[in-house]
Amino acid sequence: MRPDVSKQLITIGQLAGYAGVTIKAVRHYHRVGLLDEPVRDTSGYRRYTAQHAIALVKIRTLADAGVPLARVKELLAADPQQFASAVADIDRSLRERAAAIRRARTRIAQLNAGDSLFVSADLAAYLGRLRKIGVKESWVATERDLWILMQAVSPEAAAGWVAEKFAALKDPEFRSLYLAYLDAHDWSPDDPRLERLADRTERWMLKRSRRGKRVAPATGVDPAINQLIAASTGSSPAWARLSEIGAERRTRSAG
Amino acid sequence: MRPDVSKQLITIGQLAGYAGVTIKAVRHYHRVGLLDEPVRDTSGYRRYTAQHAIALVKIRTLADAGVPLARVKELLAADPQQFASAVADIDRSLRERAAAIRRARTRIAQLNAGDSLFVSADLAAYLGRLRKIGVKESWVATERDLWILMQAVSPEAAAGWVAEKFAALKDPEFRSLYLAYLDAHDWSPDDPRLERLADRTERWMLKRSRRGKRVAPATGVDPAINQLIAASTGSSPAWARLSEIGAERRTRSAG
DNA sequence: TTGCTCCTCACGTCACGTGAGGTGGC
DNA sequence: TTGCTCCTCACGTCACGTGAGGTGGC
Repeated sequence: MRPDVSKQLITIGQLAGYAGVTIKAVRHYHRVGLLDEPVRDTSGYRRYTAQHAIALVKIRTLADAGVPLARVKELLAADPQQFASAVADIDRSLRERAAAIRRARTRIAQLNAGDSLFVSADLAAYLGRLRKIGVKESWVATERDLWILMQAVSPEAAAGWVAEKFAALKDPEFRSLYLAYLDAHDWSPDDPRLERLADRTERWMLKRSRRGKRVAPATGVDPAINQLIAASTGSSPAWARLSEIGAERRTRSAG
Repeated sequence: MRPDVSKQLITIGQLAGYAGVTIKAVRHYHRVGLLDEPVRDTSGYRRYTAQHAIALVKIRTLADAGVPLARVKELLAADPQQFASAVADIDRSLRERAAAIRRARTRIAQLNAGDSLFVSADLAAYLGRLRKIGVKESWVATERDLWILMQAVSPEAAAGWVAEKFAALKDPEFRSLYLAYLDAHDWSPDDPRLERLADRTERWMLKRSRRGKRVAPATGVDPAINQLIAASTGSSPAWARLSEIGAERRTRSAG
């Protein structure tokens, strides 16, 4: 026979203090049926037993582990096997949360460090390469924006094209052509250099297609992508002219 | 001059997909003024730029690090110094959250393992000692409940008393007396063994007080504590009798 | 008497989610 | 025509917190 210590009671404040929670939280647990309502004293005050303290610590332990209160309620009524398997699940989710925190830490550390946070690792490497070969920062930013939109529209395709263009940059003639195109952006559409640039481009494309490689993303893949490309082309009279010259030559060679 | 790629727009679904959030979340960020409303197309659909994608990724990076959206809004408008110091704060809080997760993991692991979760480490050690010297499980549970209530009522005092009682258990005579008291709980109040137990108790207390040690928690410390002790005493006629005998002797020796 | 603890509503908050009812492009 | 994406309300959810207005023991 145990002496009836359980009839000796503590107040809601003492209970809350013991478990490290607020009084409001304790009352909330009563409302949702998580913690039994204790007896009341003559003033209407709740009076708790050690059993309540134990139950409350249990509730908080589960809640602190991220278990929703509705699930906590189920678990308090579960048999030992169910409970043990739930504990294993909870531990898994805690490990996952720890991993998410590690990821969050590396990401906030990148907030001050360029584009790497906003684009894929492959794209960041590609943009870095552009800077290295002397592309102006404003152009790099434009490429970044273009690729972000492509990635948003068609993630798999964009990833493939980044890889292709990254690889093409190893070819010195492609690098040279690429830089020349950027220069040409602000030329007049009558500039005679445009014809020579078109010639160089044609030669390079011929050589490349003989090696069985694609020159640019296949047209018709995604209308949104084509629009993006057209928008780039249309952003400069000189580029528009280059595009025309290219189309004319293709028509001639096909006809 | 940058070609105006920024006029090429993506839908809310594509934007959300790029940033890994839901469409509802994006609309929520518009409502609370976190993310600029973009232009609308002829159907009234929102059309986003790469800048929106970058802003959204930034928002999510901060939000995923546990920063409240109201604070995210402030940070997007903060100068670089404020921002950098905020990032340091955020990292600190993330480390703290990682520590909280580690604590949660050790605590849920204890859910299946006895009392250690519900009582202080000192008390758990004390209860373990009781089991070792042969105290019945039901009595150990009673002590645990009593100490939980004491701890709730007066944490510092309870911690001190546990330490004292733990130390006293090293004294073989105290251990023997303790076990005898538990036996005596169910004796008749007329049992002649009660007088002999009272004698032994008196001798032990005398010896102990000569060594300048306290015998029990000082009375009058906290009325709630005294109530707890009285409740234990009152839970058994034999214990009540022992308490009476003790009081009589003290009166005699004082008179 | 004063301060402290407790009581019960009712409503607020945070970050979205749910669902109704509807429109527009392929 | 059908399915898909998008639109705007309005209300719901989760785990409490805030605050009003009041009572009871030292």
